[in-house]
Amino acid sequence: MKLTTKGRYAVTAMLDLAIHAKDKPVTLQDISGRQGISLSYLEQLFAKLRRNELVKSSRGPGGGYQLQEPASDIAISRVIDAVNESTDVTACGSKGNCHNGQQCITHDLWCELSEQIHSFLSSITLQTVINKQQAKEQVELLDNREQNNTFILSQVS
Amino acid sequence: MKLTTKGRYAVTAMLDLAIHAKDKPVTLQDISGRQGISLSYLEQLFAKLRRNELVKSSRGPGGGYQLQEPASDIAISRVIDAVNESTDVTACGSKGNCHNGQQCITHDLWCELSEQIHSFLSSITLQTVINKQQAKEQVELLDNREQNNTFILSQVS
DNA sequence: TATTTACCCTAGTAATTTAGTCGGTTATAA
DNA sequence: TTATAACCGACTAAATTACTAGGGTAAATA
Repeated sequence: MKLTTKGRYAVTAMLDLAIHAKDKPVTLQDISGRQGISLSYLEQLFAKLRRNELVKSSRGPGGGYQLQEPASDIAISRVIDAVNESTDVTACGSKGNCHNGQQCITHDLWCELSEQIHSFLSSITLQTVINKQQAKEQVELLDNREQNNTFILSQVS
Repeated sequence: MKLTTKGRYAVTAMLDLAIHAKDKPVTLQDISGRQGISLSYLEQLFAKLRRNELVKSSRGPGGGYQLQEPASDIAISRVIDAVNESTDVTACGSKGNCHNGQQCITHDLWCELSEQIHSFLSSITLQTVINKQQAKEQVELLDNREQNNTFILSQVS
């Protein structure tokens, strides 16, 4: 499990698709404009996303990309794994052929942690993130209304 | 929140400390030998860990590093944040001054996710990871014993 | 006090990854 | 047929990672 800006770009682009490609495909040009990611970098990312069957493409005018599955079926971990080629984390390549047993203990510990992070990100889907955000906006809306009602108090804090 | 090999090295080293520096300090030389990380790279990482008050050092012969707090009080997120200088994730620098509202939606979504990952890693301490690993070893021990009892069956699968 | 031991700091550097450019080709809809 | 937009590969600048080198400084032991 690796979590870099590359994975963030991929997740961001997938979220953009989930939001904007409901009925008709969305072009990379659109995503590029909205999210501030260069077109050719998006092309590279989407080649991987396509190979991993996370998006489907249609060519020609009116073409573009769509999610291959509903947003509620696409876990964040799948998106990140798709663009971050699998990296062998351990020094010994998980073969357990370290010189002495001691040496591998913390490797195992890290693998255990990495596994936990992975399974956590497997439990979160694109839809989860969108829902969470919408809920947050609701709260903020209520907060703002509350704030207007108690304007003087809010200035104190 | 960023999760790279750099953070992994830091967590690995901290886990090594948690395990080996119970009573007396552990030298970076020892960690370097056990974990296969170069000494001067460790020095760089530990400079940051020290600045973030995660470890304490003692000089002179018999000196080295120890955790500054019990392993059960040190969350993984703190270790990773300590070595990965805080990076502004959003294009607009979280200022919300994007050209149009649309543009920032997925930025917000990513921040929300990033926050979730961070709070998840805040809930896991060095001790958690060690305990989890020990529990796993227990299960494997039982599995192996079971396997010996049903040796013929295990050869089939 | 002298010397060992180990932390501390800066600068530089090779390797890798990230992010982007360029120049095309193929498929498709209007 | 023409414009559109996905697809493809090679190449490159910038940033980051992982490491090296070397000269300090502080503390403990003898």
